[in-house]
Amino acid sequence: MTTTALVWLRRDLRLGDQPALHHAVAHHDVVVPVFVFAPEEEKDWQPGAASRWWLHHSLTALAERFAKLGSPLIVRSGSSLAVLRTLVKDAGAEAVYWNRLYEPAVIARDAKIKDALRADGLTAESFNGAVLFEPWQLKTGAGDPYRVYSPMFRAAEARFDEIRKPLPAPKKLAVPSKALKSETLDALGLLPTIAWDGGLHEHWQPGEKGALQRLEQFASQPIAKYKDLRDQPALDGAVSGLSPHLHFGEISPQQAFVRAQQANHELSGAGAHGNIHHFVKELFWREFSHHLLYHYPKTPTEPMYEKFAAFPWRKPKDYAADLVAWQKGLTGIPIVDAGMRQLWVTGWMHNRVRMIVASFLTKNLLIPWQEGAAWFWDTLVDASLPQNTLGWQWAAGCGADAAPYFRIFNPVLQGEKFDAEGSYVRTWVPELATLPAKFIHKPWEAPSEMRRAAGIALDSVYAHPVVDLKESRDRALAAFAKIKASADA
DNA sequence: TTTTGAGTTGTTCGA
DNA sequence: GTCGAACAACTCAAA
Repeated sequence: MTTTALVWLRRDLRLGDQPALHHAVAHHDVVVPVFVFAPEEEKDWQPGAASRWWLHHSLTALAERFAKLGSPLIVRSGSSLAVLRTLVKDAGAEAVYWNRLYEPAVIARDAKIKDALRADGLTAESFNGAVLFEPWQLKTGAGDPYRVYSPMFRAAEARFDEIRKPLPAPKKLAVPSKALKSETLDALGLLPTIAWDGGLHEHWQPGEKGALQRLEQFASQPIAKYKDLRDQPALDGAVSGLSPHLHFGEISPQQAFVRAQQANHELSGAGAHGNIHHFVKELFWREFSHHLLYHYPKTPTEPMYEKFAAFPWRKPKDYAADLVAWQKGLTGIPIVDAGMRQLWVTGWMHNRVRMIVASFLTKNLLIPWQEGAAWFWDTLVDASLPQNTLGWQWAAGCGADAAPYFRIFNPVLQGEKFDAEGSYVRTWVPELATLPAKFIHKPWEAPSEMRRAAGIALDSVYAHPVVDLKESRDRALAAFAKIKASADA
């Protein structure tokens, strides 16, 4: 008696270390991979334009892999439950398997679907395909979720031996006896209608192959200098670049973790182990964000610390123009503009620069962090609800383990410290390309002769940034003093 | 229960 | 130019 299972793919677009797929292949004769396009089921957090671009290409790559294995990827749009039920019937399946996700709306949907499928008399099971530890696995001594990173990491570190060893990819799949209809990927309408995606193509290779190549490239050498070089945005290869691949599950964190451990054995030299350890710690920031979102599901829109509800942000009509300047990379602060333009062109921004632009938006411009989160959500290829939420709340000072209020980045000093020669700025803000390094991060201080020689007009934003850094810093400190006062009252 | 030590990523000021 | 202290107070986690 032949048994058939559906594997419902979501953001686990890989064949290697794929727990749901692995389980299906182990227990059933025929395995049908399914992708259901139902963005409205993600409620307020439907994928943004950059994310949709990535999804299209990742699915294209995955479909090719499944076609070669023998069981083609079935793509459908519509309600997830309705599509799954139809396919169960058409394929004669008795089981549906998938890997878990952790966004609040998706958790609620998946729980309903699991109940409904089981009520239909089917086997329905979910697996851990996205995190090293489940959110409920790491708890404080009192049984609460961790709200501070360091003790969370220490607790995890004591349990590294529990981390799953990557599962092998299936070598072939039985050809289903009945051909099931699949929509074309083009029909999903994920690609932009106007061609703004050239920069994305140039910088990324979505799909499992691209993900594994990135991991291998990074872990073969650069990882040994990760801690030392990771903060310099001009150094392309110093960071892993794995974030979008991890987001779409083109590799698992387990694969990255194990590869880092292997590098720890293979690589030696000055501080290699400490550098590699730092990369592992970064993987656990990703974990931490997933755990926090699971336990604090309102944080994508609301500050984790409630007193921040009273924070005196500027009003939309007052900040609208500044927000647009920030989005377009026209603030007149070179490192900020470089970052925002890198984001626009490549769908990605170096982490150090993300902190700088976030500090600038929330503190110097006093614009609500939710505005920044929304822009990142639409433009990042690695837009991830847990990580975007943690990052912005951290930068704004209202989230877990947040920066103290007085830690307001000075974008000039940050630029001089982490982009000393200004090569990052020169790459992304070409109108400053010929300005000497001494003034590259503060063109408004350059002598007018020098500015003219560099071709910076007197009415340029680089002669007149949208805010004065010192005044806006004082304004932010005063704003923080206000919520302190109101909390005391 | 109370106490204690610690807490990603910084800046400014003044000696 | 360099260096240490101040910037606050609170929350968290564990002993």
